[in-house]
Amino acid sequence: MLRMFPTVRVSFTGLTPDQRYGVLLDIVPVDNKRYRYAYHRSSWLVAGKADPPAPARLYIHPDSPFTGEQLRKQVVSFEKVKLTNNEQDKHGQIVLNSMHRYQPRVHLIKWREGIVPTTTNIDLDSEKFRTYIFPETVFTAVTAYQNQLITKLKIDSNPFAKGFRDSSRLTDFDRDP
Amino acid sequence: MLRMFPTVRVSFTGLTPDQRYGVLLDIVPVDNKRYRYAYHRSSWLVAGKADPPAPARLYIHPDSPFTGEQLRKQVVSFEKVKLTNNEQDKHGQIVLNSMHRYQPRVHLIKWREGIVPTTTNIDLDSEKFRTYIFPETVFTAVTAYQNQLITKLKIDSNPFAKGFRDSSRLTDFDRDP
DNA sequence: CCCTTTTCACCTAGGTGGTAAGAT
DNA sequence: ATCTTACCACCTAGGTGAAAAGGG
Repeated sequence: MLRMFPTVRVSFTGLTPDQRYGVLLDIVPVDNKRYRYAYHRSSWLVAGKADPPAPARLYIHPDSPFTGEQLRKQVVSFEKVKLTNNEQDKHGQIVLNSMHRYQPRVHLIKWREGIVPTTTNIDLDSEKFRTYIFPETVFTAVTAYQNQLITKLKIDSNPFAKGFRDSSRLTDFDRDP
Repeated sequence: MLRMFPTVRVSFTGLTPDQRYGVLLDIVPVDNKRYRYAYHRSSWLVAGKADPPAPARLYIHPDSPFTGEQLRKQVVSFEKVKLTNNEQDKHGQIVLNSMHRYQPRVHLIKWREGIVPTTTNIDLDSEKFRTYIFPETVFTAVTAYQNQLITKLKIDSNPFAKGFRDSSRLTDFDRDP
């Protein structure tokens, strides 16, 4: 039950100001492989065929619906989306397999009044959708960091990890009285 | 910018299971008077004419819309509604005058798809509404408690005031080493 | 004099990576 | 051997009344 960090953030231009839109996020497998990390060469290696994926869940940005006007002015930030490796998850979190590679996707839909979009009532192929994919957001899911640069990035950038930053990590011996 | 405590909590019966409803709260003046507290007799006294009230703001329960089915099963709790005495408030909080008496009201509406209810677009006299008033919830707004029983009720009941409960209020002298 | 605002220690609630223990 | 889970200290974020300071 972890948040996704860094956070997916998107902005939009060219929308109809008074149209209402939903902004959704899902995460799909990049390939059919499982990976392992080779420490001695600091790189990911293919380690076999993928485990069967859980059905992709749609995360509806909680501030949806947005008007086109709102989306022109503000960045939509998915900081609260939560990930889990628990296939039985009952909290609507996005279910991923550890040691597999994933692509986040952002979907923009025309808001259908009276229908709260869910994984089962949305037709992703409908023309009501636009799907945006940024290949630079591909990531490998893990239960423990394999790469110290990732750990450093998170500690340096995530406010909740402030306690692990260098200047806070003095030992008692290092501290002034 | 304070929460309302104790919290207004309501439950419903007899609704249409698949109809969607909004549950709203507002707070209206009980009378046209201002009050002061007489410590020596432990009671409120009329202290003149009321100050002009700010327009009553509607607080839409953030889990709205609910289905009739949901409202049959769960209690709706207004724990997050916030009160202020700042007439210029820009955060949509409910604006009250200190030392005045108020009646909370709960409104049930048929959810009109595509219209997020606000103070200005809702006609409180429309037949789409039902308004529920519980006279036992009348209260007097203050900036500082006038009555030690109120202070005790809040400290004993509000989880955030746990630090002021008797067993936690030992002095250093009373503590074990 | 009476009421309001500000600041504070002390809570709830929950997001961090480290570490040790557990699982396969 | 490799990956996962449970627990921990340490944070962010924000809700409490007490007490002191502010204001008309």
